[in-house]
Amino acid sequence: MKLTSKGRYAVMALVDLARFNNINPVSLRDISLRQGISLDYLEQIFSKLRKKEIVQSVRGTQGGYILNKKTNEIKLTNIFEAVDEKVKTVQCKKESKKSCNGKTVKCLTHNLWDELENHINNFFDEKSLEDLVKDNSERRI
Amino acid sequence: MKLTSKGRYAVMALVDLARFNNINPVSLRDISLRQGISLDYLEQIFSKLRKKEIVQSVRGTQGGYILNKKTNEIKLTNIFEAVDEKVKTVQCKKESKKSCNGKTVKCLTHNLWDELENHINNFFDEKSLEDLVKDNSERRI
DNA sequence: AGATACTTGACTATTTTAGTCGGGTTTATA
DNA sequence: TATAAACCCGACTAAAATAGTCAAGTATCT
Repeated sequence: MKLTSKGRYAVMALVDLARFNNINPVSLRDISLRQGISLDYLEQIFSKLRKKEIVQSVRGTQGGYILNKKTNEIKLTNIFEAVDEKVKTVQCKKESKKSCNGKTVKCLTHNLWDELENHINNFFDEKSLEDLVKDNSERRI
Repeated sequence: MKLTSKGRYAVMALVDLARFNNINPVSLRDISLRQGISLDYLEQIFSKLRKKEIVQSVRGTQGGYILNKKTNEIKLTNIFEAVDEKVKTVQCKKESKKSCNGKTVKCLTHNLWDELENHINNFFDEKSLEDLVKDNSERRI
């Protein structure tokens, strides 16, 4: 089990964005340079973040992205959801499987994965961008 | 983030094994049939479980595997460790990265992934095979 | 002897991931 | 109004991980 780069990048980029969000839009080029993430890849990620209304875009020169909500309103859950990073521990839910459909027939470990999913999701539900920004408040860069 | 089949299979197989463990060794063939897991794949998995002394093998006819410890002594952590299913959320720890080595220089989200890792590991540390067997104690098959 | 079952290592198809690439469109500003 | 900065979008691709398969053993019971 591991978190993929897409999710990690999304969070890193948003923390970066949140920290420089004060006055002007922040360009992906800047985030790319500061965080060492490929610009092309960032564009894919921000396209999804925009569709889920986590950020707003400002086109043209001096353009970039701004947060669309307050930092305490953006939970990690929202971010992961936006970039399709799903916490799916249970594959046994698939319709086709006769040994486990989650309802009438459950595999030996079905409840376990359900519990785990909840456990992780609780963590993500509680953590907001604000928390992460505060964690880094004493930093220069 | 998702749990891979190897880890899920390992847990399923061990729950199955624990339930039929009473008298005789349980053959992988039986587990394969009951749980719908490829026999060849199970062999790989049990080879690792044996090396970590979670199970013992009994060769020859009527052979199979038996648990090497009490069910309450086998934590999910042990199982995942054995089959190389690591909860690694943080790739930024890699030595080569200048932006984050975990010590002198930390990336913006380093603490977050550390926390998450602990959160998940706590869950796995507490859950034992015994708990899972009890969950299924009312089942026939 | 033969069948059952573990043991081991190498091989492979599929899927996922982490990008890249090439072409746009929009807008500030010189 | 030309230009450059920046967003926008879809298709493509190399590399890695995953989930197996396969072949050739060895041990042990009956």
